[in-house]
Amino acid sequence: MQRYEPLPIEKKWQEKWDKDGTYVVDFSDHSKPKYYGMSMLPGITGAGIHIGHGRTFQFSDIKVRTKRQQGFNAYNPIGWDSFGLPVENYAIKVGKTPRIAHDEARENFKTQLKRLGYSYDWTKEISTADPQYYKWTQWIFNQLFEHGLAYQKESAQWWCETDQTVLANEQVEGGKCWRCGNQVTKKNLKQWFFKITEYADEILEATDDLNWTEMVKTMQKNWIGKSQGAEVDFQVDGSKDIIKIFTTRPDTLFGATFMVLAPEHQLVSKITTTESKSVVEQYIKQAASKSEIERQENKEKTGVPTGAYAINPVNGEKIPVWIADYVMMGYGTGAIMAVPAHDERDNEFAKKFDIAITRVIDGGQDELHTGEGALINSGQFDGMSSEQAREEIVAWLQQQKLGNEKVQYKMRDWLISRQRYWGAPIPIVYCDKDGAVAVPDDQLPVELPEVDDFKPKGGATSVLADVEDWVNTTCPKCGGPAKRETDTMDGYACSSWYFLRYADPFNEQEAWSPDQIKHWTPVDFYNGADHAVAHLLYARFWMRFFHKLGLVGDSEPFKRMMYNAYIMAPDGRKMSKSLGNVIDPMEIMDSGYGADSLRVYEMFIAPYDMDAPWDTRGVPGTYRFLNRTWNLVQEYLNGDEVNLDENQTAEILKIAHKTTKKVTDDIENDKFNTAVSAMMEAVNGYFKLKESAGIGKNDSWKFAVESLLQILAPFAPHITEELWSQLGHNETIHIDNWPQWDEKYLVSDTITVPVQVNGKVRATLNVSADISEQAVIDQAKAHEKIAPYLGGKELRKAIYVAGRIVNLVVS
RNA sequence: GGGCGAGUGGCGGAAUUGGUAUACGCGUUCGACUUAAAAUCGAAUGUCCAAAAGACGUGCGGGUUCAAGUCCCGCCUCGCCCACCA
Repeated sequence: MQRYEPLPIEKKWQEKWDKDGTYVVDFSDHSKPKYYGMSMLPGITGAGIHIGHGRTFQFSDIKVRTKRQQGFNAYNPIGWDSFGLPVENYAIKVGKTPRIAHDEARENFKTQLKRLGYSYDWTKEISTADPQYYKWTQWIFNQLFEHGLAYQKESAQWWCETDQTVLANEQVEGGKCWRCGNQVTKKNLKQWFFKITEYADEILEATDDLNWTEMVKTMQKNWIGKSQGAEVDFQVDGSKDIIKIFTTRPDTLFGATFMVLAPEHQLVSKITTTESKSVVEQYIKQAASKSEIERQENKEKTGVPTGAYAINPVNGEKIPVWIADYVMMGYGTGAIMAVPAHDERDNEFAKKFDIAITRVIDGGQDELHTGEGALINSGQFDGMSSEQAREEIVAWLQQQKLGNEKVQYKMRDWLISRQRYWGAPIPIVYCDKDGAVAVPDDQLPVELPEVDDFKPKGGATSVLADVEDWVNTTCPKCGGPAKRETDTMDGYACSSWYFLRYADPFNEQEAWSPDQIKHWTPVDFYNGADHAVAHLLYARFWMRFFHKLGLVGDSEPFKRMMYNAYIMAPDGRKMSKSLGNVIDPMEIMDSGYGADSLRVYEMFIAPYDMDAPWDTRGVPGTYRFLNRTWNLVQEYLNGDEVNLDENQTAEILKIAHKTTKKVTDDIENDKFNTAVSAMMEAVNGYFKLKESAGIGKNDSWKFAVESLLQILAPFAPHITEELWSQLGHNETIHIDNWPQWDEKYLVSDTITVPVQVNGKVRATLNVSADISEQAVIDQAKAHEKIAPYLGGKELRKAIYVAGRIVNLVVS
């Protein structure tokens, strides 16, 4: 009898699959339904893959493998997120150029992924740093530019001093750089943006209908942060200047007893009175020197009066205008009307600086009432509900041309300029005559030049600014001298459309063929453990844009998005190099367990959406299971013919059909952990039956063994392929090969019914499945363990839930 | 402060969505095999009690119900995301 030795088996089959092109997809084959599933594009790093990667990739591998076995033309693509800071920083660290460092790291990644046995179509591999790829990223930039969705603007942006580049809002986490974790500051720079805000409402509207992990949908909705409200004009007293404010509570307008401008607000210097000038200037200086973090952490209200007054448009009252850093320049208009009776922050501020508080919503005895209610002290609007008053007051403002309805979003446009070398150049040239001009499509790609020294030099440009023969070019419009844009694109730009390129990776004429894309998209299954906001929002934005251009068939890229959790280190903390608690999947495989045991444990450890600590004993556990499976099949292969009686046959087939159904359903519902336990139970069950029935040649055993291998194949592709071939099959187990279950084997003639007395289980009954309620209750009452509980007591109620339970209520 | 989610054995986690709580795996203990160890196989394993019988038991306190891990009300703890967003 052969022993289970994973390493040689895995090597053998991986080579065979490669040679046979087992997982190569024929795009033109429309005879089968398509299934398109993938995990988020892996970013190249020097470290290679870790346990968490492996688990993430495996979810999509199992989904796609299952569909492939179920008769779909199933495609599991692979590629690399090659541009960006991680690679460039890694290159600096190892003292190589980003290109060389990247290529080496990529080879390493590839070798590692191959060893885990994912069913990728390696013939279609792509990389975002390949000129034939970023040519089309630049082409997309041109499309956006042409449609007014790419523009330049000078404003204060997040700046990371460590990484020497600006960052998008989505890349700043709690005031810190998402890459290096250092605090970011604001820097005033002219930058390129993509106008994602134009799609904010559309994206928001469509979010609820997505079959995505709920948490991601909520995070995206919060990020977009839509608020319905009004914009209101306040005139500065004794001047023509208007202070525009945004409020979600126009119903409280009569309660506005002061106004607050952000210190950076453009009107501040203009309206400040001579007497207040010095104190205002001092405050502005102080606010500017505070980091964003400090401003957020110190919630104690500060501020100074400008000395100016504004007129409340609804009641003509003169109210003071202050500046304070609790008002942010980046949201709304950078100015607010303050209603201290009905807003917590305004209340705190008014109390501290002794400003009048006027109640305009009936909030009972509450001194501060932030909820809704009937209006008071509001002239003609008295008595209205907040809801009604909002409409009426805005209507009145509109009539007086003093305000308007307004929808406000927290989301900002997507900042894509990066002052770093290793990225796709922004395909723009500057000419004195024509300004910013797009490089024509037929001149793409604008190739990233090779440079000797790519390390950022500080300042506000990338090192590309020093590559003179690259920077200096001619203007495509006028032919005169021009200079290239020296910023590169955010790596997220490269990874916002790769799932389209995957389905047409070699197209030299266009980014993709619309016909081919319409067949393959949307992506049926997508998963990852990161980028809940940034990447997934950008991809949705672009997909909608492409859809409007008629280049794709859908406006949403991912039909199902599964956001999976992290594997923690055995100590319960996040795995990280600095903590030295990283688990290396290669080490586990090399120690003799191989890929299959690792794969099965990665699925078995916990539900996909729950963080779980790695247990170093877990892989040996699943190895035991696979080993038992191996032995089961060997016993079947080497066993003689066996004769089974009716009961034994029924029992074997019941396990086989039940497990097939359970595993099929569980994979469909992303319950991979319970699918694995069901298969373990099946193997345990078969070995129990061995004692009474024996294992050997027999039709029932054949179905039991083969169906087990078929449903286990997506989890453990190597051992199942090996055993499948040992069973005499010449074709691979992995294509068009899924067992059917039959409900008729799942029902049995007899069932076990627990009997409760007053809700406590006292006995169990074995009865026939179609027993009548009366009969089962009679049997329950007569049961020797039940009778004592009934003696001398009144039976008040007897309940039988068919097939489940009997409960006798006595008193 | 706001939003979302979660609290079940020594550990990771199951529970047909109101019907035998702790499936499956890890760990532990005992046994078989072995000169021995590893591997493998078998048995036991929620708590209290010497054991049986029994009682108790899903973060805490109440409630609904014949029946609650599951539903309702009130708390506590932990995790994540957002955070002076007007």
